[in-house]
Amino acid sequence: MSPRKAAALRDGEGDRSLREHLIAAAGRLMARRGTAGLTVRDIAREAQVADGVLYNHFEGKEELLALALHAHVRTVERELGERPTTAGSGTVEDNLRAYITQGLALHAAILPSFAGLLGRPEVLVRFASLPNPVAGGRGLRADLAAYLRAERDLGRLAPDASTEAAATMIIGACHELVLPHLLGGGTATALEIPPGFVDELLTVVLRGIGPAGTS
Amino acid sequence: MSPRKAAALRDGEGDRSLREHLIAAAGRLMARRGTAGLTVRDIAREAQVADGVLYNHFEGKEELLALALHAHVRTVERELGERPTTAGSGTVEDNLRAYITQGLALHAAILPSFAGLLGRPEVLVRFASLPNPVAGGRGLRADLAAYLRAERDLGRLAPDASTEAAATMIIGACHELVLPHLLGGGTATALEIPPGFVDELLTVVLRGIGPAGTS
DNA sequence: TGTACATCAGTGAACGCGCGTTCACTGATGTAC
DNA sequence: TGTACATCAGTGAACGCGCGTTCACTGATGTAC
Repeated sequence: MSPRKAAALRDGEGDRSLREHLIAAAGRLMARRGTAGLTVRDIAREAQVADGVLYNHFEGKEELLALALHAHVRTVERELGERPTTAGSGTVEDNLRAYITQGLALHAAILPSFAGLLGRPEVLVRFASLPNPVAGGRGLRADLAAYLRAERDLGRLAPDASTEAAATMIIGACHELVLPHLLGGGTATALEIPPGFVDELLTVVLRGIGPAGTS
Repeated sequence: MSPRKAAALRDGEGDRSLREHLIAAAGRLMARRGTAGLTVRDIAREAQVADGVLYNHFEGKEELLALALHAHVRTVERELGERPTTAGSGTVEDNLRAYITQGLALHAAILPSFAGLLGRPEVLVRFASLPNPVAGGRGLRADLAAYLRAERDLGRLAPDASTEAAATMIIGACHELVLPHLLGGGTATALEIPPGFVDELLTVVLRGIGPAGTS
């Protein structure tokens, strides 16, 4: 009842299923060079496995890509570590700075993977049907909005602060800073944020939603 | 010295060169269904012209796509009409509202065209080498930043207002609002911004960079 | 004015390549006796 | 314990399609005489 085993799984690698092995391999490729021009043969070579074997475990390339994208995002998030989930601790400014740092790093790591897939709605629909892999299923923007709402309820932000709008602008700014990096010819240059720029963002936001009379 | 003429240009259509005719046809397709899965045959059919003729006028598909994308963006911008270029007129709030409205419309019209091209750095590099077709070559973000700086110098914004950061956040919010529309399965649903959301954005920004004691 | 020829952009069938996918075959493992 | 057979995931060559691109041919126009 346990027939031939893939060569790649025989030596070491433990007893991960070939299905997971393929997802991990595809995810690794996404992390390394994005999804542009990613072929099933590339994935099979990365996984050190025969070309056709993916069709024993997935409907086709689309399903594998959607699952690999999901796994990649989850991996990136795990590597980024903790976000300040508890409102009220530390200063709002520092907490927001952490959100921005995370947002920049997350998008910088993820966008190249989305880039090659934006032209394939089928994959995106599949991906969207999976639970959101960021912030426990809520997504970074929603997570930030919830955090801001909690801080407002604690009195550390203005009582009429537009938390949704602020969250959109902060995450949007992260996109805006990462996007040119993507448009300017791929993974060539490293992401460089002008020094002090994050502080400027924070100043605008905190004046915009902070308690009355804040700097 | 004037040999055979393309059938499509013979009846009507005036004397536009076939080169421009092809760019226009490709741009029309981009506007209609984005760049995902756009083939040279699609373009030839849209232009009512033989498959191979594009190679008499362009290096190849990449050059044509870059030029068509450029033309498409220029067309969209022309259709959107004027932006408030003169600081000091009207109210800052109304002017910013106009920028946001324009930003949303521009990105909604343009993003589907970029989507299918993000995985083709060669086209993006070519496009980037052309003059920026928005706001007289400055791009919308830079244009907004210049506008904010001018208003600040006129005393209608706080003297220490972080205009660059504010511009990034406003344009970023536009991206953030348009992006889900793209990720959620293409051109299916119309872009819908929650009512009052733009006003919330404006409130946060104006408190953040407005003159002391505003609103 | 009329006829023969040269030019060259336009035409579209054909080429070749790369891709996603299929399927006849392999061979390690479990079962029967 | 040892041998023959059945099972079925893995293998990778081969298939077929769609794409970007090429190129021998067409035919409208300009030129020569």
